[in-house]
Amino acid sequence: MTEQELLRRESLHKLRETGIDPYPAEMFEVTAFAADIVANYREEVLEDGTKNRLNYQEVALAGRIMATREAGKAMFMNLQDSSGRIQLYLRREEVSPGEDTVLWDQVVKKLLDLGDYVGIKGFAFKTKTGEVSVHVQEFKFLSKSLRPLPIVKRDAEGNVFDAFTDPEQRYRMRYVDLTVNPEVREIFLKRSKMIKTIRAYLDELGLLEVETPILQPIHGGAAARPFKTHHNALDMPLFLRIANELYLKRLIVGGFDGVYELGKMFRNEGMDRTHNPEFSMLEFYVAYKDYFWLMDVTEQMFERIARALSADGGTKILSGDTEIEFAGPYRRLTMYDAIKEYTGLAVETATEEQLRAYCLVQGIEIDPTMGKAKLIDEIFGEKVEHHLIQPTFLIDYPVEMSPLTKKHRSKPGLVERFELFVNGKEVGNAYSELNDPIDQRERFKDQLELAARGDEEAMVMDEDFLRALEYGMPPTAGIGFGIDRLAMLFTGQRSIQEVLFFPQMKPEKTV
RNA sequence: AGGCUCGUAGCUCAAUCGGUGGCAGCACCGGCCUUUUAAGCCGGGGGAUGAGGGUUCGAGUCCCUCCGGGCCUACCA
Repeated sequence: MTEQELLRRESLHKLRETGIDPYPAEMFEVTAFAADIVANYREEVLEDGTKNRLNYQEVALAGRIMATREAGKAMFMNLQDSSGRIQLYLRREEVSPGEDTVLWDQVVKKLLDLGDYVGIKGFAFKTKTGEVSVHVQEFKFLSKSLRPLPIVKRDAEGNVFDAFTDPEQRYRMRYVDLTVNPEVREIFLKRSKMIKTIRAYLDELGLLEVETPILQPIHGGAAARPFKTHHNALDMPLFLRIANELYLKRLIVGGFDGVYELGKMFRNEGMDRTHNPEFSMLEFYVAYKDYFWLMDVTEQMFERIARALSADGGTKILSGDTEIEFAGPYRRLTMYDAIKEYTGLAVETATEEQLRAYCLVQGIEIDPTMGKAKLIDEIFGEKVEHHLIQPTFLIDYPVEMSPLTKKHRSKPGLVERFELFVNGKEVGNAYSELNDPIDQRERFKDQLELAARGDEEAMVMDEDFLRALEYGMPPTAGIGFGIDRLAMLFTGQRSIQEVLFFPQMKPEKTV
């Protein structure tokens, strides 16, 4: 244990000896929050110059002590609660009236440490420097902190001192990060608000929020390596879901007009700035709609999120150095037109060989198993994707890449699919869902062939899903959004770890 | 998985070419101060430099292995 930890444990014992319970059981009734008092405290100056305090004259606050400034027989502290910080003012003669000054000299000045939770009662006032503060009349320990917090300081100009910045420590001890870094807290508040906005919007559309299995006997609906586990009682393998698409469609078959699920997906793949092994997805499926309808809905949903999260209620969000306009309509660009625009290449009429030659010249990595559709996808990823900064619907993909998507109503060889790109990254993927069971079986067979050729991403046949389609699924539009990536986008973060409370990490040696 | 890079006190950081780890700031301990706010002033303590090995008269610094992090690449709808 470090010197400071030993001292705090000593303080703990002394508190108990003094008859103070450092961890009292009874509730402390909070009647006010720091930020509210700071924002709303009012006083008037009378004609004779004296001040009349108008509100917050009997308040009870609770939180952590984040700074103390002793000034002789008076003392200032900063109290941090869930709303923010406020200055406290204490005087010896009030804490320890009369001869017995133990409470002041020993308890408040010595045994109280930064990070301790306290409850205080008192009244709001303004100091002579004009800072709204609480004059403390009663003081109570609520919980003793036994480790020194890496408290971050800021001066009047906003300069930060002693920042707590080491990402490893911040992620491993997110509780500390959240305590000392208010901007981190702000990111997660925004994330929560974003999800709340999404739910409210989908509920308004009349969709039903549902839950589908996370443990699945067949991992379908996407192309990714799953986490595998084992059920003991049934003695069978189970997979953590990589997607929930096929289950949500089964619910559409079952007669729900619209369903959505917000939940975790699990993919046993590499980790980087935009990938965490478990991540959150929103998927929703609506009967009798098509992908054009989904584009309109997406625009409206994103505009709402932007209004909810932007500082001014507007539709623009600053992500890094780029201002992104979320008010619709967004540009709608076919995949072929997009490639033509950014490369001059006419992929529509090009042969597989010509595409292969182009990739070779451009230094785009390819391998012999790739068909035309895959080559187009590679060219797009390499040459186009990073240009799509403002929200753009990329529409109409080659059929080979989209085994669950309905064939295009008028363009042979394509499917009714779009992906939404913002800030150079894909954030959503949508289809007019394939509901022809015969076609779907053929597509699965094509996937099996791809798998046989060595494509590890190929989807597996799901006979029960086909059976469901054979019973009949209405025409349906469906879309999936990566919630974490949306959170990154709307909070301007570069790393997925900054929008996950507890990103995946290797274990520590010792704690 | 590969490449690069980082790991020094509770936090943020110094340490020349390999030459005794810093009166460093904050935090901590003792003292002073009845309106301070990165409070201030006086005094003080705190480190097996991520772990292990090697080279050297001498290693925080160079080499190797391991652990953990970051960035990039690969993988990944």
